[in-house]
Amino acid sequence: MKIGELSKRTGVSVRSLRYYEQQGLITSARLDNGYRDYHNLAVEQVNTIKFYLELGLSTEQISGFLHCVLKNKEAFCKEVLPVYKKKLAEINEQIQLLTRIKANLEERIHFIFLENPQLEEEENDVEKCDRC
Amino acid sequence: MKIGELSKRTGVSVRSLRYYEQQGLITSARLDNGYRDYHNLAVEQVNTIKFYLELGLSTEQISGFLHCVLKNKEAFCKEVLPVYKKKLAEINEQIQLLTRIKANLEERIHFIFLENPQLEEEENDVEKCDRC
DNA sequence: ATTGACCCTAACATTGATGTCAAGGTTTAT
DNA sequence: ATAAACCTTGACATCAATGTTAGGGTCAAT
Repeated sequence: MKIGELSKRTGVSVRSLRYYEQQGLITSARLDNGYRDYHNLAVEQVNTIKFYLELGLSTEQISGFLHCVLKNKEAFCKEVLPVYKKKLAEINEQIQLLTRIKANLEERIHFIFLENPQLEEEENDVEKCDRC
Repeated sequence: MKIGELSKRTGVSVRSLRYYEQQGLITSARLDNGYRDYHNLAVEQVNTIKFYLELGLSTEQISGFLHCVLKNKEAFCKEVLPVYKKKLAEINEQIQLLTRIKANLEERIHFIFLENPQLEEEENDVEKCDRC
């Protein structure tokens, strides 16, 4: 199949498919006219890439184990675990930071309401307010 | 004071101070030789900017209420609340997304250990392991 | 033979705060 | 007078995946 069809079947833009190829995540044969020609398997491969990208991994990280996970069960690819652990640590850090900021914001918002009693009710859904 | 001193006193790089000025967050007088000349108050202003940046707000958002909060208590600046609410909503979304990814990662890591019993103990702190 | 729907490569744009470098002027101390 | 330590503006680089555009080839149907 050509790139347009692969794009439609996976929901990944043509631009991104070419990028994945450039990053070494997928390969393609070429037709006589220079068009890329993909196996049926490419659909699954691209969906796999999509999955790992949604997990927040970079194309570089994915390229480190993609070859293995396409052939084996993920659990049997030793390259996967360290990447997962690293990502998990990053995410925990980010959640911590966001949680701290969130608490700070909430506290400040709370304080604004304390100092502005007239704001109290405006918080509620406007739809429910007859006088608005 | 000149920009180098302001930088030292606030811990904000000279580059960033110029950027803040370009974004309209601070102003400076000029000496005869063209050097920027700051009030003592600038130290507090820059620290205020730093604080809001650490809260995750953009310079554009900060510029929307900085003028007010420098003169009044934050709670009395009506421009602040909507920005805080927007930021809070964004943060909640981010935390949700990260939490979902985290659960996914943890599940997959867990599964890898299930499938690789020999990895079990390597999880612990290497320092504590006599045989390592 | 022309139109429309494909495909190709290459390159620039996006986002936002900051780093860094270039090329040059000023000041201060020696 | 010279070196060191300041200051100036302007511009390019960063990060990463993706969008977009330009300029051009291919193919199918009319």
